[in-house]
Amino acid sequence: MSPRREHRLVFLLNVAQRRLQRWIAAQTQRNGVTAAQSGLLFVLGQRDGVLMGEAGAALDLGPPGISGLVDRMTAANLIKRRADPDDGRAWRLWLTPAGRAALAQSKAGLAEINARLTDGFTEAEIDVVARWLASLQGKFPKGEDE
Amino acid sequence: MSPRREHRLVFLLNVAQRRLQRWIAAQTQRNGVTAAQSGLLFVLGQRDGVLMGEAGAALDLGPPGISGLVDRMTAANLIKRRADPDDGRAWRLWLTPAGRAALAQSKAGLAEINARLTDGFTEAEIDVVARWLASLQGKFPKGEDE
DNA sequence: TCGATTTATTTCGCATGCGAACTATCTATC
DNA sequence: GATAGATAGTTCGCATGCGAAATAAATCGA
Repeated sequence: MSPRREHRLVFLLNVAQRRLQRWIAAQTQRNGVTAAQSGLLFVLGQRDGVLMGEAGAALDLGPPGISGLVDRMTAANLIKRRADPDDGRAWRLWLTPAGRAALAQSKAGLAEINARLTDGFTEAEIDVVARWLASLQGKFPKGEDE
Repeated sequence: MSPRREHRLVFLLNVAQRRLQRWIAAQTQRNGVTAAQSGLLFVLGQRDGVLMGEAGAALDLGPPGISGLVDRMTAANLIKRRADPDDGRAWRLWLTPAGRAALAQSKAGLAEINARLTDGFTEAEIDVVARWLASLQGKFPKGEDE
């Protein structure tokens, strides 16, 4: 209690994220969709035909991040890249039938994971956690240093 | 309120971790120590001469994880690898003077980051967050599927 | 003691995602 | 219309860390 051990938060967050990713990877290995990929599937499930940049913003990924993700998912036939008719620089992303199927599976898997994530905590506590996680976005912005 | 939006936790965690890592990378880029590397520095600050496997356990890293981390940090002259006198398979890790200096710097940087991480939350709330983060380790164990 | 198993670490191939630099296209300004 | 910027993506090199398989050393059993 005396010398606050809050410095652990950084490590706790790191480990927690890694644990979860590892778990998701192990679970989804069967259908071949990774955690990052399912993120993009969810985005397209909500807004099919989105621009790459928009998808990246939704996932908090920089240009190289989505570019690579889209490459791999296109190669895996989960999504399709089509030129934007109005902008020669831009590409729009669309789910393939396989991608749609993978999304449905991911949704089921995610439901189980969420049940686990919230297990043992009250709704009020989960709200605190969600608020804290979301607060990092404002505290550690993308572009600027302080 | 009706259809619980808890499924966001997975994405929130992912984004939060990435944001923080990105921030730390930007901050520590100057002294050349990354977030993962500072983690190992902290471990060695507490238990210099630890086995690689022990360090990996402390950081929740598998064998390939520490192996690579140690490679890079050895190349950067932050730590030294010395054979264990009692076990021909094992290596013990030691801080170099440069590593010790980097650790001191990392501690200062971490203090600032922690101030930011806890900013806007009560101590009770931070306790909830810490407990939640730690709970993932039990919920998503390393080896077994259920 | 010798072979089988366990344990510590490495290596490989992969996915992820960053910053920096580049290309191509679009938009505004003169 | 030409040209200077802004914008959308790509590419490169890097760090991170996984699972699977390999290597080498220790230990256990018969």
